[in-house]
Amino acid sequence: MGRVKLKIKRLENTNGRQATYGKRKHGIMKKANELSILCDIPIILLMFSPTGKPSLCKGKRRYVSFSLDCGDLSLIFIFFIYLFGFHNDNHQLA
Amino acid sequence: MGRVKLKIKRLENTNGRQATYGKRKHGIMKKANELSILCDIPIILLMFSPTGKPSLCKGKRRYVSFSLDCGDLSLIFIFFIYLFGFHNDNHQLA
DNA sequence: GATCCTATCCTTAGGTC
DNA sequence: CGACCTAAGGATAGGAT
Repeated sequence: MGRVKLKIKRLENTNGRQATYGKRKHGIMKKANELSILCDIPIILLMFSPTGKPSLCKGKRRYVSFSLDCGDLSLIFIFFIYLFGFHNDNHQLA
Repeated sequence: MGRVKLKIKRLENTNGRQATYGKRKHGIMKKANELSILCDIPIILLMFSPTGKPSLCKGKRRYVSFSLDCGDLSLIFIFFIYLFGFHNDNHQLA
């Protein structure tokens, strides 16, 4: 997309990495929100910028109803996520 | 996109929700992987299907170097994520 | 990093298996 | 849920602010 097709490999130019990060971060967060709303599902997206700045995106739906499987590590995962109750709404942390 | 533009609100049709989930899940996971590689950053994406099936997507980069901020909850977040060391590589859990 | 702009490539709704 | 197909709306590279 865009003017030129990018090869999916590490962008060696530092400025290019940061510029692309800013654009794609916006895009993927939008996708996460849309998916959460359209399908009415919980979703969590955490990423770090090339400079280390964290961004967190939560879907609108907070609770999950799924078949209990004690071996499923994602249970622990989602548990901690909501235990600590991030309050930001799809904005950057700190 | 697609043949018709969707309004971003809960799809009331159950089959529609599941079909859209399958398609968009594929798309957002691809985006997450591309972003991780292009910008060389850690990224975590967790979501649940409308039926409750969890999917986890991790970027290729595992470690973060960022300015330490003890008040940043995401530190705890990323800590647990890697402490439990999910082994799947962008495939569905369970 | 955020925002604006445009050309160009990409994702995806709807339908079928 | 996944895969395949097509038309049409969406995301985004590059450049500038």
